[in-house]
Amino acid sequence: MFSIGEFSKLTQLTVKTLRFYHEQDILVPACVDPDSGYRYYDASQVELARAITYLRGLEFSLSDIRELLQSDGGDDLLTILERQHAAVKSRIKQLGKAVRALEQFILEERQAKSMAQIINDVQEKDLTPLLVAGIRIKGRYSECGRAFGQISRSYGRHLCGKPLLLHYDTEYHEADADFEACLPIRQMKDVEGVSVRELPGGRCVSLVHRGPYDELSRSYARIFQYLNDRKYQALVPTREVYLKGPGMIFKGNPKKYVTEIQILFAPAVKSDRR
Amino acid sequence: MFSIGEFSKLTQLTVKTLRFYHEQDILVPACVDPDSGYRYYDASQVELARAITYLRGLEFSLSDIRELLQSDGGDDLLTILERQHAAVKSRIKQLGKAVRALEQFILEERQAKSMAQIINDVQEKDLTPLLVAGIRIKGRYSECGRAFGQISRSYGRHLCGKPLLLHYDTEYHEADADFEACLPIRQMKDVEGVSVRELPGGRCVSLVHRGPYDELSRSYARIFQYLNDRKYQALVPTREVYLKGPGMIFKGNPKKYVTEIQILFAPAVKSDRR
DNA sequence: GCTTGACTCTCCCCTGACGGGAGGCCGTAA
DNA sequence: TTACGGCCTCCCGTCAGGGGAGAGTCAAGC
Repeated sequence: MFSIGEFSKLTQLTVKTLRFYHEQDILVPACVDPDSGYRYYDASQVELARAITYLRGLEFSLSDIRELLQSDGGDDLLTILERQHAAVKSRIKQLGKAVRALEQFILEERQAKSMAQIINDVQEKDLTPLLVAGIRIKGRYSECGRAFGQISRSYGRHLCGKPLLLHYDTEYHEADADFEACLPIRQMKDVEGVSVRELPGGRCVSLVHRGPYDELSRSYARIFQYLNDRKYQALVPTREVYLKGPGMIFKGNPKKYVTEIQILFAPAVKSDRR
Repeated sequence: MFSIGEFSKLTQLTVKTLRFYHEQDILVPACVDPDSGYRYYDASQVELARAITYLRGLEFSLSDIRELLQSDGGDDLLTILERQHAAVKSRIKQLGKAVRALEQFILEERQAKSMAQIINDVQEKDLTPLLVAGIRIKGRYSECGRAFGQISRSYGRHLCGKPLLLHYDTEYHEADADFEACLPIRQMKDVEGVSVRELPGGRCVSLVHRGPYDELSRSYARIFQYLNDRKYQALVPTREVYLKGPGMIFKGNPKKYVTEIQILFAPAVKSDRR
């Protein structure tokens, strides 16, 4: 006979757990001193405790375990096993989805972070063509949130990149701007009111802007300065890629927003043909 | 502004959940009528609710979500995401182990069940060689439980079949029986006090016995009758395979025990050579 | 203005599988 | 005699809500 403490060491179950299993009629001590209330377990119960631990490892609930231990190993055993198997598998499936979504999320965050660390200067680079779903709006910029929301609801898991805005205006308009909210997608799929197409690639100048959106004009000034110096001719629409901003989920801190301005250009006209 | 019921329909969150989120400072209504205590939500909170639902789908706890929503999307965001990713993955791994164990368990139960349904008569069949780990005992049969326990603890996941007993006696011994408890294993592995070897295959007579062990003698009588009728010569050790019995986990009901008696034999001497 | 029915409020208890701790009993060693 | 260790019961807390009681509120129909 073992006291509860000794039995606890033998079975790796805590004293609390043993008392709880007693209360739940799952592992009843072989004898209980009627005076002191002390629980005493015998050797055969070590095996039983091991079985319970094993079944807990199979993710059975205590009430299932009670049922299993009292069952005579008949047909119901197989039924219970299969039910449990299905339940655990579906839970795994659910968690698997979460893991994949988390991985995607982490990937994007890492990208945004590495983007945010690169140089803070005007650069030339080549853009590859990009398949996007877009909604064109004439009005206020504040309406773009609604457009991004609509696209992301329509395309869900087909989304594959950071949101961007195409600006068709050549000057700044407050109330009557002409712009298009776009999200990169993996697959063609037609949705009412959404334009799906491939944005052209090509040579562009790019500047990564760090800070709130109302300071964007400074970065625009720098990038146009660069274009003018080289007599490059900016093509509309210009693009703003929101590497880090108020996403679907987090508002974030405007000081930490990271936006990339991309302007495709035609090379200088006169001497570039050689 | 939406009442809590309307907002509940918009967000697919129950009223109870919304009140709970309010209490937890996770989704605070835009305004609360100071007289009636009624909660009123505005349109922007639909997005927030959607974000919370999404994060719940990623298996974040509510306190993590509160932290995430209040964070400014800085470095800690990536840390929290990675922590969560690791946690969910390890949970999946754990559940995966449970699923595999359950599958093995179900397989064995199915086998036992189909075995139990086949004919209840003496049969001849061929046995294939079988790798086993065994402990030989001279004493009482009641000691075999301990031996099975020891083997299964030593070989754990290498086990791959039903327990069996080899009887080296040619008559029945009560107190001084000579027998060996064996468990089929997948892999050679030496353990002190355990004999690992391949049991030979060959032609045998087999009889499936249904019922408690103290009725085994009736089945033995039938199988030896069969052997004698054909002048087959029984080889020792004879085998008892416990298709369904008091396992590591369930005691089960002795009336439902299923045991297969296997006796390898040498064919009759005189006429069988043709 | 009144009633009715639908809606909402707060408050309390319930889940599962324990963990933490308070306060008390018992036996033994210093 | 006191201290200590082991054991007991009882109560509360976890997490993310669910269920229900009893009371107050809102809007529509009469």
